[in-house]
Amino acid sequence: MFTQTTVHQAPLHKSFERGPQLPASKPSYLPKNPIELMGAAMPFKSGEEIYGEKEQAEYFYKVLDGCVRTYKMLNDGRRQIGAFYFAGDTFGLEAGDEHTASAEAIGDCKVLVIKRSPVVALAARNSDVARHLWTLTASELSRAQEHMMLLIKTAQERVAGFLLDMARRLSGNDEIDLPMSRQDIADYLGLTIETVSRTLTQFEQAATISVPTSRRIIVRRRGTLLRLNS
Amino acid sequence: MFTQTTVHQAPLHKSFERGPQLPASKPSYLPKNPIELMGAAMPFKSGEEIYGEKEQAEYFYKVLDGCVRTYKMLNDGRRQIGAFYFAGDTFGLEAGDEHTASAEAIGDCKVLVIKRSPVVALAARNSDVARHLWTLTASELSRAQEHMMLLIKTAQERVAGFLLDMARRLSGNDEIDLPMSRQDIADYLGLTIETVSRTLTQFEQAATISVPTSRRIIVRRRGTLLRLNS
DNA sequence: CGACCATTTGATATGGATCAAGCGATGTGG
DNA sequence: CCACATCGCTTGATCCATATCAAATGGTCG
Repeated sequence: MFTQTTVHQAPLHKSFERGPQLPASKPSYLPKNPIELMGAAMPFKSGEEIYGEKEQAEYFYKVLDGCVRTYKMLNDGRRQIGAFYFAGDTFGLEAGDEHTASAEAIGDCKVLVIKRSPVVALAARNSDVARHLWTLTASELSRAQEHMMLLIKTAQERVAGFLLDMARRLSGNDEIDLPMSRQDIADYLGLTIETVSRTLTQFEQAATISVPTSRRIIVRRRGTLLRLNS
Repeated sequence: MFTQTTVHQAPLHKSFERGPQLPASKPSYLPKNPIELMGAAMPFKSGEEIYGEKEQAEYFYKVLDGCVRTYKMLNDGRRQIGAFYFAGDTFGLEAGDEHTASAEAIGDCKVLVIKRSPVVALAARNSDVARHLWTLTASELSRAQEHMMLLIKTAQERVAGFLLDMARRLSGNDEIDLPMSRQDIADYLGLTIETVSRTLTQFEQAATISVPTSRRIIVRRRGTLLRLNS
């Protein structure tokens, strides 16, 4: 009946109510700009909800360590992952007062949590801050538009594009350690896990990639992936 | 071979180089805020390109009258329409210096063309203007996220969602006069024209809508569409 | 009237979904 | 330390929604 994606039940749990607290250990990413100094690092456990769609948007977020997914769900449980965020990536900056998507930790991670109100107040005085908010939001928009292009492609093209994106963002070279599950990948690409798995197998059989373990992928023929990426 | 969308050739023509000029006739929409006073109304003919992807983004745009589509194309000609803009809608406000999509007139239309540099300069001094830029961009982001949700639905759900959106934005009641072709609708929904046409026929046979002419659609059972819209 | 283009309708093909089973890694309790 | 449950992933068989290919229809304009 449904074209793609899978049915999920409601988020597991949620312990955001305890609020930001200083982290025990030093994060791998060090904040530098004035906005980030206004935040507190906060650890999230694997699968933990960071915020929910339609919730009051009280904070901005920046990944310090680990990986975060944002997603929207349809009534019947189909899930679309909007983006994966890695160390250094900012997320949750809708200008409205409600979050337009939910966010969850993928694996244990550390997130810089920044109260919005003082930042928005600062932006009213400091045009660099205002410009920064705008720029970040605009690049999210650009990313979303690019993601829409993924969703009209064939399965091979989607997976190829995904691998190239992950290689670029996670390693810079051709060895990818994926932090997310096949289900996450499938819901990001608008495919089923079976199709993702089969497509990876095809690529491996064509010697385009190696898959030593399911979470580890090595790109052997970048050109082939680039060609598929249109 | 391709999952959806159709192959198109390059944009027809382009006469933006002549630059903004005052319109002969009065537009139906009257600008009021300081930003809009910085612009000039400009007519575009049906199908005319307003700007192209990757072009230097020198202007912001606001539809005064008629309808505009923005789109991105893949190398092989598959086209994804990112949005339709109607009178009162602003478009083309990427924060970067290049347009991330192309824009074309759907039918003859009038567009307010606003030079970016003075607006950006004004935003540096006037926080309301800065906030406005941010807010508009964020609502575009939200719209793009919602559009992604459309692209993972079934054909019936996509068409139902599209009709509800058009009814709301174009008429407010249940009588829709579509400004765009079936091909535009198909490329917006990530379907083929045949599937769009067949789905409309199904809805008509189920007495959910009437289609007196191909460009005119009357919603008879909004509830049915709402239910499909998930 | 006739050419043209957009749309609809019909027949068929197919990519990816679905349903189902197998497999390998990880962890748990006896 | 091993039997066994569990979980994530892969593989196989089949189905189906939508694409594709093709033709008919209908509206528009010279």
